[in-house]
Amino acid sequence: MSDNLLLEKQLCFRLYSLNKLMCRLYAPVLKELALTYPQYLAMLVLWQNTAGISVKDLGNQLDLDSGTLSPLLKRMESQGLLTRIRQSTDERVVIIKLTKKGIGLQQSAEHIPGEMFAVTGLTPDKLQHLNQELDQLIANISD
Amino acid sequence: MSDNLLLEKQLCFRLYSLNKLMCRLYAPVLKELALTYPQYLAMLVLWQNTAGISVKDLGNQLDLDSGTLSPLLKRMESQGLLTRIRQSTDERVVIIKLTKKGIGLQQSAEHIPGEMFAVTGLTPDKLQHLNQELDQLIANISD
DNA sequence: ACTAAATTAGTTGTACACAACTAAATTGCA
DNA sequence: TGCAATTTAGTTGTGTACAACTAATTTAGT
Repeated sequence: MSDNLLLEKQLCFRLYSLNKLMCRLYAPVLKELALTYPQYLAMLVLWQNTAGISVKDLGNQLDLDSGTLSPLLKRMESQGLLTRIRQSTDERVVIIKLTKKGIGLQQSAEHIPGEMFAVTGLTPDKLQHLNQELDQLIANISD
Repeated sequence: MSDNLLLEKQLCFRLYSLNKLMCRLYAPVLKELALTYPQYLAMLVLWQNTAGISVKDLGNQLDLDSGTLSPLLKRMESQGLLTRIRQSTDERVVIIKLTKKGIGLQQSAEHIPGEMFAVTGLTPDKLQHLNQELDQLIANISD
C-alpha cells in the first residue's frame, strides 16, 4: 500500500484549505460592506462594467452558472446594490447594472487588496510568481 | 482610482477558481466511489486512522467544525462507510471508525492521486515546489 | 415561413461551510 | 465537595455550488 493517499501530499487539499482560509480572512473586512466573499468577487467584475453586463458574461468571468448566480444576484438586488433588467433586443438576456449604492461601495473597498496582501506575508515578486504558477495550473486543468 | 480591484489581479480569485476546478476534476472519479469531494478528503484521514478518531481530531486535520462534519459524517454513516460511537470514558467524544466497506474503498481509490497528478501537467519537482509555496502561505495566513 | 436546435435565466434538490446557538459531560479551582 | 468554566457534538439558519431540469426566446436550416 503506497502512501499516495496521505492528506498532506494532496495539492487539492492545500487549495481547498487555502480557499477557506482566504474566505475567512476576507469575511470580517467584507462584513463592513455587508458583502459575502462570492458577492465581493461579483462586485469586482461589476465595478469594471458599470454600463451593465449579462448574467452569462458575468458567469463566464466568475466561472459560475445561473444556478448559483441567479439567487446570489437576487440577494444583491434586494440589498439595493444592483438592478436586473431583461434586455429588450433579446428577451433571454438579463442585464446586471450596479445602482449608485453599488458603485459607491467601490470607495469602501479600495483598501481591501492592500490589506489582504499584507497578511499573505509575500513580497510583490513572490506574489506575481505564485499567480503565474496558479494561472498555468488553471490553464492546464481547464483545457 | 487604482486598478487593485481587478479580478485578474486577485490571488484569492485564483484560489477560489482552482478549488472549484479541482472539485470538478475529482467529481467524476469520485462518483464511481459514491463519494463527494469533502467526503473523499475525510476518507483520506480515516484511512490513516482505522483504529478510530474523534470528530474533533478529524475536524482539526480537515480544518472543519462540527457544524459541517456532523451532517457529513451522518451521511457517510448512512452509506455504511463508518460508525459513530460515543466514547465510554468521555461521553462528550464521538469516535469515527471505518467499516469494512469504508476500509475496502481505499483499494478503489489508490489510482486517483496519480491520475489527478497527470491532469495537472506538472512535473514532480514543480508540484513539490508549488506545495511548499502553498504551505508557506497557509502558515502565514493561519498564524 | 416553419420548425428543430441552441441559447439564456431561472428553479429544484442535494451537499457543503460556517456563525451562532444548545445540550451534555468533564475539568479545575475556591 | 460544589460549581463555574471548558470541552465536545450537534442543531438551526443563511449562503453558496452544482447537477438536472424547465421555460421562454432566438437562430438556423430547409
